[in-house]
Amino acid sequence: MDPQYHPKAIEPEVQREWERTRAFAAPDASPKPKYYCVSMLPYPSGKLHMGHVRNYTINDALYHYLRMKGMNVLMPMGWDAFGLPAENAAMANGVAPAKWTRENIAYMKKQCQAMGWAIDWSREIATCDPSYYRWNQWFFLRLWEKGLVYKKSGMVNWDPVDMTVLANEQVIDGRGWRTGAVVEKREIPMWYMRITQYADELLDSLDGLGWPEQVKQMQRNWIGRSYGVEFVLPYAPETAKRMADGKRGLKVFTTRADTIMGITFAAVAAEHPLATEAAKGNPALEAFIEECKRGGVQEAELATMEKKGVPTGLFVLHPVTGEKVEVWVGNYVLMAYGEGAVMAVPGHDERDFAFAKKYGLAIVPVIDVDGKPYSTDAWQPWYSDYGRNVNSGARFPELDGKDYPAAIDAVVAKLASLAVPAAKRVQYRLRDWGISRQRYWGTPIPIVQCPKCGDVGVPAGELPVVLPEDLVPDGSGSPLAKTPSFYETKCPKCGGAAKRETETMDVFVDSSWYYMRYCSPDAPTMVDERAQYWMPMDQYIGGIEHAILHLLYARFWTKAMRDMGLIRIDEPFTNLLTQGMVLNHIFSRRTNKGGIEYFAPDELEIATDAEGRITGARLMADGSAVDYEGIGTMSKSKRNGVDPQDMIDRYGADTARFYVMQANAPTDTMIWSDEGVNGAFKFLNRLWALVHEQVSAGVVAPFREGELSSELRALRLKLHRTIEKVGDDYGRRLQFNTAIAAVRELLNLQETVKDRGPAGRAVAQEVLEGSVLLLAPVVPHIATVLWRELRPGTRLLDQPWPAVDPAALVQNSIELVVQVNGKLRGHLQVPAAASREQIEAAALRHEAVARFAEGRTPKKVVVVPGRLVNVVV
RNA sequence: GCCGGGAUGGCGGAACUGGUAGACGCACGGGACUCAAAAUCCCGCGGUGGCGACACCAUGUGGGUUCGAUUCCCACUCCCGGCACCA
Repeated sequence: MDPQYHPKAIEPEVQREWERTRAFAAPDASPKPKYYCVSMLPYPSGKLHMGHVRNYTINDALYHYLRMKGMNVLMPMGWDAFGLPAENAAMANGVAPAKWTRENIAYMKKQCQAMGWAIDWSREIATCDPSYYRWNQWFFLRLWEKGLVYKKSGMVNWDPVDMTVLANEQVIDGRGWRTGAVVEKREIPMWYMRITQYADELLDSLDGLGWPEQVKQMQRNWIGRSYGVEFVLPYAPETAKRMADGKRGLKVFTTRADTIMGITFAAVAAEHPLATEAAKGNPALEAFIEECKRGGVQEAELATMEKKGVPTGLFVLHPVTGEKVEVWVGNYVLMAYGEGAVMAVPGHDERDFAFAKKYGLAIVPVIDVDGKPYSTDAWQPWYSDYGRNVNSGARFPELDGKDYPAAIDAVVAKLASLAVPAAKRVQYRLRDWGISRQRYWGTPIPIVQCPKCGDVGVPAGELPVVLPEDLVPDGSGSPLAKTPSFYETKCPKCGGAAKRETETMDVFVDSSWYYMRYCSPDAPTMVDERAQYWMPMDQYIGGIEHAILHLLYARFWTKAMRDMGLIRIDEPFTNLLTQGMVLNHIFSRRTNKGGIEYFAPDELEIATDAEGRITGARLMADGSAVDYEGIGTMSKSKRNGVDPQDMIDRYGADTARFYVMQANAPTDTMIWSDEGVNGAFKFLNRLWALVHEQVSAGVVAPFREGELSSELRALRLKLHRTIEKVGDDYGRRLQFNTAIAAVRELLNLQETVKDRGPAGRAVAQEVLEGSVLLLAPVVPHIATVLWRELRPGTRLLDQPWPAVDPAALVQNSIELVVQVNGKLRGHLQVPAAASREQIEAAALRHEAVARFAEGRTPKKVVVVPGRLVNVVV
């Protein structure tokens, strides 16, 4: 055995052996219980980053542990290969997105293999392959048939200079990122998936999932179910004449129908049909509507905007009193929620209050909250609290005195008696999923637009609609729309000349079901029985940034597949682990021109104060001063990323893996530390040296339990306790840092034992074998080689998880903590079988108890078995 | 504004169900080995007082429950994340 640890020599050798034996190919049937664990598939941006290393190493450690525990484990890998960055890279370098993407995949796959992750590569998929995205198209058409896909006009960001649609992230401060032109909102026809049809199920079945509470709560808020009442505010006679829309009035939705007697005006969104009608011949209103429509689609800014509005001159009637109520256009009313129209009750709604104040409209309080005095001078938060109805007026006196639920029922009944359409209704914040993207590098939407037949689906036999791969976007609209060979086609229905849809699907479509395709990557159908075997996924691992959209779309997609009979599960991901981000220090300085220049930590000499805190740095090249900016996400622009390849080259994959796993819990944010990496490397060297020392001293004979010294018995006790703890940490807690710490404790203790006799060496062998097995999930390369040395002729991958020896856990005497009044005062050695009374007696005789009781008589003695005894005086 | 999570040494963190606060590691200080350095090994390392045995203080702040609180309860401060005019 080599006395030195040489990761660069052993890692490729071990990896070749894994590849040769197809060590990580998972069979699609097995007498063992299945376990399916997946990491969110990476975007092939060029090379792996530390976030990937962390993500896949967590997954990998879990893989190895559960495999050792006797399960049939599958860990696949794929590539989220469509998307905007490929188009941007194409524009920058003039390379086709397909070529760029495929080269990145090839390079990153090599890196994954160099990291030694136990991936079943026979199941690899890339979402840009026609063999994958054809099923996006096929399923899209099935959804369309079932009414779960539909087309309607939607709002997009439009760059008027490039004449192109912009993604939200391409809009910076309301301007296009390339042109700097003020972005407009524009309505164009888009395809939607009716995710709202599943809103209730998506919300209700969250409860049973083994997901972080935080993520479940984020999804609950996103779906945003609220219970309310919809009703019609009848048009006033002259408005009814003008509208002529066949409707009786203005439909509104409210969660506060109890405040109906406080209505003093109504408000509609700028896009509401009533607003459009009212704007005819009303230049002021027309201008205001235009103003509302301008600007990006970003809603966050809207919240802080001042409430503004313009009266329409149109009137509705209060459904109970019949009084005329003016309709305004308000910039705070959202077209996309409810009916795009609201009853306004300034007395009990903060927005309506602000609006009424601004335009001098009446404020009428109709709810009494615990008798608190109401004043219209300024809004108080409790004005919107629930309470009892008051001031309900002569037409509805029976409403007075009712509380919220009773008032709602009374209002619905009253409206019914007045023949006003009204009903209780559930409303969701969730909106349908717009999947159309006016981009090139994505799944083509399989629709043909025929001048005679309208939108016609591409017949299943003609799928996939293949995306041409040789196009290079130039930023001015999608290249597909400029490629007649792609869009010129014949109508599948009538055979006449027709035009293909040139839009592509949102990349979230690709990631909504890839984890099912892994199960049967070669199937001639979307999925087959193999998906039935592996799904639902037992453990999903990925970034918290996907807490809402990806995870919600994937859940929706699964339910839609279920309802189409393709899969028999309700939820795709039984357990979810959201890993923390990887951060690093950021160094920068102002340039003469007033810009900011960033520096990579490895080109700096970092200065610290007496306590080791970073105060600043100097550029190694010229010694000039650089400022310390603090800590932030690893990013290219801030130049604070650490390249996993450098780690592999300098220390080997095992060190990189060990470092990211031992630093902290997987869900915590991790701050990068070069010293920490070095510490990890040192540990692996030490482990190697310990095994080398053991192995080079020759073969050991088995020991006999009864003949061990107390020191060796203590070491075995520690070993078997560590086996218990590490298994619990890996399997139940998914907390690898404490598992690693426990093994370090074990080895620290082992090194204090100097017994080199046959018994000492035999126990050392047991401890080293155990340690190697316990660490194998984290550092499989070094563990493979060390195992070979410890147990020649056997293979690490065939070893089960070590068993706990109950005999090793037996103790003759145990140490208890002695407390007086809850304060630690001493320790006490008692026989393991000592009774409560014996422990109490021994504690009372203890010297520390006598000293701290200071003559006072013990009132009470608390004994916590196996832990402590507390004397209360 | 609403919802969720958090705050423990110089630093990352541990303490899982109310039971020895600071495991394990990093950094730092001292020593051994060496011509020297690196590597390695040994010792120390929350604060205050004391030569020392030891004592007191200490888990963001203030209170409470308990024999006993980092852990539970109440109030507050700050930090992070999500949503954000959702009627």
